[in-house]
Amino acid sequence: MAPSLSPNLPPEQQSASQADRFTRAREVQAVALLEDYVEMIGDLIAEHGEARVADIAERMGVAQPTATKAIARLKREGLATSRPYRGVFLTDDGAALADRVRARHRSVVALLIAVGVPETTAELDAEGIEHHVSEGTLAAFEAYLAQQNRNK
Amino acid sequence: MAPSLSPNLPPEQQSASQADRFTRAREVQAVALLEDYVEMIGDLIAEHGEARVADIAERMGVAQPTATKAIARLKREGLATSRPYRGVFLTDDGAALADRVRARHRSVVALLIAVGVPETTAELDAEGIEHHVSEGTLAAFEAYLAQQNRNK
DNA sequence: CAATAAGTATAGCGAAGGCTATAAATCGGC
DNA sequence: GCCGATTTATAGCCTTCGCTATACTTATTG
Ligand SMILES: [Mn+2]
Ligand SMILES: [Mn+2]
Ligand SMILES: [Mn+2]
Ligand SMILES: [Mn+2]
Repeated sequence: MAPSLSPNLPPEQQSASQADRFTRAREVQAVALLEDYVEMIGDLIAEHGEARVADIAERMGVAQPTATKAIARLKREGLATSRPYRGVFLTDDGAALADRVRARHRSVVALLIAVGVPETTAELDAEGIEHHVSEGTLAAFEAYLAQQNRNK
Repeated sequence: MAPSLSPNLPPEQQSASQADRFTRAREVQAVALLEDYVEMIGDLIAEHGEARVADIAERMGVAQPTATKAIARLKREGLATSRPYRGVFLTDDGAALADRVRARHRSVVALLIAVGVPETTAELDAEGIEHHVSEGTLAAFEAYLAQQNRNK
């Protein structure tokens, strides 16, 4: 059952209960790891033409079997393919997700810097923040950045 | 072993490796749940004078045994106390954490609204974002908000 | 004050996401 | 083409955080 939001209000004004907000944060968390892997695998393919398990593990900062298991989940969810002892590839869905995630990542970093966060800190915090930035928030970030560019 | 940052640079300019950033995001995640419970238990005590397991579970949007288990972890980590069939209480450490987390939560919501995110969306996204906002980012948020108040 | 209702704890399960140790496959150099 | 080095897979373990079902304790009410 979907979380019940306040009825009789236009969607923009519906306020979610505190439980709904926590539930949403948990759901986001469940896909955050997939997002990071997919974005990063896309980077590796762009840079090296391929994504090897060892490189994936190193970039994620995890042990190699941990990466192997995550890749198994990516395959299970239709985001990647791989054959034993060969590299990892993104499906069309995986590549599309990677592009969206990468764009959102960049917008989050840019917005943090725009409001005065030091660049290194922005890059550090963005890695976690990005996954919780909804479409609506992302749109607001981009509008803000566009406005700021106009005014400079 | 701590993540190795680039040496020979002043701290503000040290840029973490991608693996370091992912590792940090995972570490944040490990404490996010504790932060949410502690903040929310503080709210319940302030509102009702006590925090019962059933109310905690309801506000978190989880089953009652799930809340009981989380409370066990809070106790293990020295953030809360409780006696069987009695309410849950925060230790001094727990109460201090709750206050910090609550203040950060409010600043995150305020910043999102300040850059144009609709209020309901801001409240929804903040529940996840807040945990990844470091001290440095929080300071920048508060400076930005103070500046904006001055200019209005 | 006994019976019922409500609240809490416990048992037991599963999925995720970590890890180390080790087996198996592939790759490169000779 | 073989052999050692590298890479990948597999096995087995742990912790956290969900869940349901059920037992037990406390509170309420007739
Ligand atoms: Mn990320
Ligand atoms: Mn990212
Ligand atoms: Mn939160
Ligand atoms: Mn919060």
